[in-house]
Amino acid sequence: MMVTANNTMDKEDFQLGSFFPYKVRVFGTAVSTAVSSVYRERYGLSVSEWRTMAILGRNQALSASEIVERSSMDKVNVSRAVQALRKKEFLRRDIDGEDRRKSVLRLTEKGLAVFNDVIPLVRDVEAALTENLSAEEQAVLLKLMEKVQKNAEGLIGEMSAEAANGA
Amino acid sequence: MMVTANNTMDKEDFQLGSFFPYKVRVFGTAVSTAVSSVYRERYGLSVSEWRTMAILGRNQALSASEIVERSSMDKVNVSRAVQALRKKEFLRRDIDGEDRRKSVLRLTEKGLAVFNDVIPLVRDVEAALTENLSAEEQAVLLKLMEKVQKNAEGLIGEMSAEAANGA
DNA sequence: GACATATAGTTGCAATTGATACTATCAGGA
DNA sequence: TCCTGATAGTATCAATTGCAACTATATGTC
Repeated sequence: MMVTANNTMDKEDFQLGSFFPYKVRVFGTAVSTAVSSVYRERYGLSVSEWRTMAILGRNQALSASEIVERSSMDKVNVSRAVQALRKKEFLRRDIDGEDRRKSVLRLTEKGLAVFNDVIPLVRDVEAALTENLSAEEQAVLLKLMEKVQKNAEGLIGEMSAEAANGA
Repeated sequence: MMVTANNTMDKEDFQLGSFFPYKVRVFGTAVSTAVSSVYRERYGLSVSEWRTMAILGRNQALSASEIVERSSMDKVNVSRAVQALRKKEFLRRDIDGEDRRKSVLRLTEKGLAVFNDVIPLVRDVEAALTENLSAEEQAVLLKLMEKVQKNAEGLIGEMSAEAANGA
C-alpha cells in the first residue's frame, strides 16, 4: 500500500489536496456538473428528475418504489421528482388497480419527446468524458471505482451498526 | 412490465445503471458519505468546515481567499464555514494589518485539538477505502480520474462559453 | 371481522448549496 | 484629491437534499 507512513505520525503533513476522498469529490463534482448542465439548461431538469425519466424511458410503467430500487435515490427524492415531472407534464401517474397504494408511472408523449431529445446529448457528454481513455482504461476505471465503492459501503454499514449499538 | 415487449429499437435503449456519469455519482456519494460521517458524527462538522480546518491545519494563518484557492470551494462557502467555525470556537479571525479587507484565519487551541483528533480517523478511512487496491491500482485510479476530470472541466468551459455567446 | 404490523407514498422542517447582489477596502491614474 | 475599477468578504433568496413524522392501503393472525 502506498500510504506513506502510519496514520498517527504525519499529522503535520496533512494536505487536503492529496487526500483521496477530496480528490474523489472534486472529480465527481466535475463529471456531474458537465452532464447535468445539459439537461438542466435545456429542460430545467434536476438530477432526480432526469434519473426518473431515464429509468422510465420508453414504454416502461413503474411504481415509485421500483424507481427507488433502480436509481439509488430514496423515496422522498423520487416522490418529489414525480411531482415536478407531473407539473411539467412529462409524466403521468395512475393508481395500480391491484394495490391501490402503488402508483403506475410512465412518461407522457411530451416527456418522451424530451427523453428522445436528451439521450443523444448526454451520450455525447458521456463519450467526451472518456474520449482519451482506451477501452481497457475505461474498464479498469470502472472496476476500481466499484472496488472502492464497495469498501465505502462496507464502512458506512459498520458505522451505522456501531451507532445503533453505541446508544 | 417487459422492456422486451416492444423493442424494435433496442439500439436506443438507455440504461441508467450503466451510464458512466451515474456510476461516478454513486461512487462519489459513497466515498463522500464514508468520510464525512466521521467528522460529522464526532464534531458536527460539515464538509466545508472540515475542509477549512484541514487547510488551516497546524500553525497556518490564511485569508479566506487563500482557502478558496486551495479547497475548490467558492468564497461564499468559505465565508459560511468560517462563521460556523467561529461560533464553535474552532477558529479565530483577525484582520490583516496591511490590507484591511483581508482576514487572518487560524485554528484556536480547541480547533487544533479537534483537528489532531480527526486527522488519524479520516486517514484510517482513506486507507480502508483503498485497502484492497495495490499501489499501482491506486495510482492508475487517480490518473484516470484526473484525465476524466480534465475532460469534464473542458466541457464545462465550452458550455459556459457557448452560453455567453448564444442569445 | 378486528387488531397489529408492514408497505407505498407524501408532507413539513431544517441543513446545505448555489447564484446574485451588496459593502468595504485598496490601487492606479488624471 | 477624486474617480474608476478591482478585490475581499458578507448577506439574501431560491433550489436541493435529508430526516422524521404522517396518511392510506394492504396483509397476516387470532
